[in-house]
Amino acid sequence: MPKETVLPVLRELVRCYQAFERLSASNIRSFGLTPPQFDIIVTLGNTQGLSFKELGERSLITKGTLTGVIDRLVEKRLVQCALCRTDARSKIVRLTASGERMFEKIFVPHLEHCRPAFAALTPAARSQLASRLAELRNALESAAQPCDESAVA
Amino acid sequence: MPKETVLPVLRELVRCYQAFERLSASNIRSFGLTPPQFDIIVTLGNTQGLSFKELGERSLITKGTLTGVIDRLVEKRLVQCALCRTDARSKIVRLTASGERMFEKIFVPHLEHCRPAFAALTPAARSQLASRLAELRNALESAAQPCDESAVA
DNA sequence: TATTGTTATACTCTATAACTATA
DNA sequence: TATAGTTATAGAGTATAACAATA
Repeated sequence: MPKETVLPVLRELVRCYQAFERLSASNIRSFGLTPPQFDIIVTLGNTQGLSFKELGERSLITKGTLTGVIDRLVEKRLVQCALCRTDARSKIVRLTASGERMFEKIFVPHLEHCRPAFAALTPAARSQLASRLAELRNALESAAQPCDESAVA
Repeated sequence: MPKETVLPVLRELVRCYQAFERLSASNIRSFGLTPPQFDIIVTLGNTQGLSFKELGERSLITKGTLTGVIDRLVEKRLVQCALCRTDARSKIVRLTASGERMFEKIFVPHLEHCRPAFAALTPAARSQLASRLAELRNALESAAQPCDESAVA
């Protein structure tokens, strides 16, 4: 396995994501949210709430950092915290009604904002790309946690 | 074009990149660099130096922020600045000899660090993924700057 | 006038480590 | 003992806007 066959796809992944970020971040900021805040809103969307632990795992934000990010979202009245009934150590974070509205207000337009670029690919190409990306993601997650396949949910 | 065909690939792009970040960032930090600093080092690698403007465009770091990032790399003796001979407003940033060594020392092992995951895909799948990502990147860049094709270098 | 880069400001994110409370 | 989350700390990244020097 020569490295030449790894580098091109690694480079394209980074570049493609950067291009996506460029298109995405300015749109997110126009709603008064930072990218990590938006990430949390999207992660909480269509759920019944997630614990800090779950949120940290899904968003790649470490626990100390997460407290601050959630605090700011609470101040903005976009999320609220509740005690977990089955484990008193755990706190459940969920969107408020206002947070739900923000989710709808941002996510759908955000999709619309990004759609033209994605629409440049044929449906078959998009489908193929999504499959390959999922394949790579699974491999990356396995590499990160080689002894814990159950975490690759 | 129903949105259902856009969302899956968008989601997979984000998730796949997050998985890559998880694997990549900890490795980068183990060398005492932050991700933006690593980004600059890699961007400068194998070049004769780039202006602040070029660096900002390639790395998505805005100019005010970039000054600070470069300052820290100068303090670490990894990059140096020189005046541009053709435009006195412009400053050229390039790797020092120490920066070149850092580039070699990090980039190749970083590739090695990431390789096992990428090796899980067949060469054909990697090649296909790289092509699709490039295709999407072009579309994203065109969407961001619909009237300036020349910037899509 | 427009552009390149600096500076000042204010805030957010970030990792880390020590800590509290619960399991 | 281990885990969930908080707090304190120090540093880095971030956008923005006003600014200087040059084109």
